[in-house]
Amino acid sequence: MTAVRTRFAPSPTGVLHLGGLRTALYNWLFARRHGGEFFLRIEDTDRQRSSEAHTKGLVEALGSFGLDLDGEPLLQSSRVERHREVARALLERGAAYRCYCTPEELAAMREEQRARGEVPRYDGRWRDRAGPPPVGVKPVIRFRRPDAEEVVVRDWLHGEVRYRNSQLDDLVLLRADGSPTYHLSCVADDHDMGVRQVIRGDDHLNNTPRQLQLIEALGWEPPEYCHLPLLLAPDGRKLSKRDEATDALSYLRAGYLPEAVLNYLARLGWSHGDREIFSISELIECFGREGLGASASRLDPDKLNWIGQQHIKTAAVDILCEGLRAQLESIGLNPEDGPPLEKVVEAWRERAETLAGMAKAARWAFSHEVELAEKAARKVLRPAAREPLAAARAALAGVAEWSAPGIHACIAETAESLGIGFGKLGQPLRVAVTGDTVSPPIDTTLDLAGRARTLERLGAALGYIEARAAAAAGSAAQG
RNA sequence: GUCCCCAUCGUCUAGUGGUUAGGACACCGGCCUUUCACGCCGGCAACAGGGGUUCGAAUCCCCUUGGGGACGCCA
Repeated sequence: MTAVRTRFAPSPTGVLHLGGLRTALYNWLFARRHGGEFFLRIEDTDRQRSSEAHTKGLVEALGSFGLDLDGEPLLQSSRVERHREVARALLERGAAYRCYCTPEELAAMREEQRARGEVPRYDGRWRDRAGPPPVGVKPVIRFRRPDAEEVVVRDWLHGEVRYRNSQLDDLVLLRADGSPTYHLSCVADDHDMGVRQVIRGDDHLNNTPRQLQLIEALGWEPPEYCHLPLLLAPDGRKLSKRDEATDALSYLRAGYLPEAVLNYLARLGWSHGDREIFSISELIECFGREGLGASASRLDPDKLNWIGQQHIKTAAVDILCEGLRAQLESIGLNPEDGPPLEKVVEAWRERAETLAGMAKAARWAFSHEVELAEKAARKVLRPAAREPLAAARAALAGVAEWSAPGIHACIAETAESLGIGFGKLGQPLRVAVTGDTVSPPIDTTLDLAGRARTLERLGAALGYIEARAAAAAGSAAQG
């Protein structure tokens, strides 16, 4: 097997989006799988649209997902001298030439071609032009496309893709201001970095024949290519950059575990038998080009949620605690002012899809007041619940050890003495303490709320029932 | 417009000439249960259409349709 060296080469014109993250992931997985190297190259040759902030953001985002780099990120802009050198070499050996067309002239040319129903492409008018160049026009350097019949791209997913050479034109290598363009930079950098596998988006497939010709003209060894299909929005449309769901980091902010996002992304366009859940190391173990699919896939939030939950179920407690802490803080709650986070995590690890969801569901264990959900209160905190609640409150006040088993015994005893089922007592308690009808098992719930909060809220609930009874009596008397 | 890519349940996919077309998410039942969830059992549900090749096509070829991409002194 040849050496494995992959790279992710985004342009710093925005945040890291999901499609980019998946491309990075596949490159990373492939390198890690084969003990190769994974590089990051920032394609910032378009200074107009590139920004340092985005570069930083890209590097940090990859780090947040745990995709570690070999070596420092390479800024393409730092290599323009080398790119010019390559262009000069091509010029010297006649594989490139100067073109003195103005942008206006080119635009007019394309317009005419389009009008004639032709494919707009440079017609090579300066290819072999002799004589003096026009004054006042700075030339660009164009690549002299070779005269082959066709160019064949060998791709992991698409096999041999054939392009008629006549469809290609003489691409610009160096702009009039001397700055290199994408194809030149990309080819030169990949070569100099020793990149052997180019795994990138499908949108580059049509660029590949040109790059292949360039590589050939330079006498270099072409890398292997893999053009990944696109990621689509859930509705099947193209993923919009303005869409919040496009920002890879937004999933971390929403409380998904990084490995859950990676697991989901990995399975989107790649499969390994019937297997759905992978840890990062399992992904590295299993990942291979055999499992790659060639068709575009849609994002499915439901499936992401399910995978998110599967990972929370098995994640390490301290990781979960750390994430939960951040999520609690972000909704204005003090993680110290409540039960130990490990307990919260254990209570919810099988019922949360995200850490944000967990924090939200557990907010009653950290907040001072509990908001009664109107529907739940109306349904459960009825006059009939008054006596059981009062009895439970009295009994709970005297529980020797405030723990789930202790609480359980206490509630069971109270229910029995009242001649009602455990569940009959559980729901009023739950609504009183958490404000709603859904929470972990009631003993655990009360344990998490703590004795003080529990007793206080039971008192409040009793008050609520009183008030309601009074109101009912009032309206009955009036009617 | 030209070129290129893609096409199996609603979604992600398995399948590589002979399968009752498998799994997962979602959805619908049921079990478990102290609410919710987890878990378990069951159900619904697909080879885009048309031609070939073949004893036999989801699998190979062609066309159509549909979706996507590329056609810059952007990357």
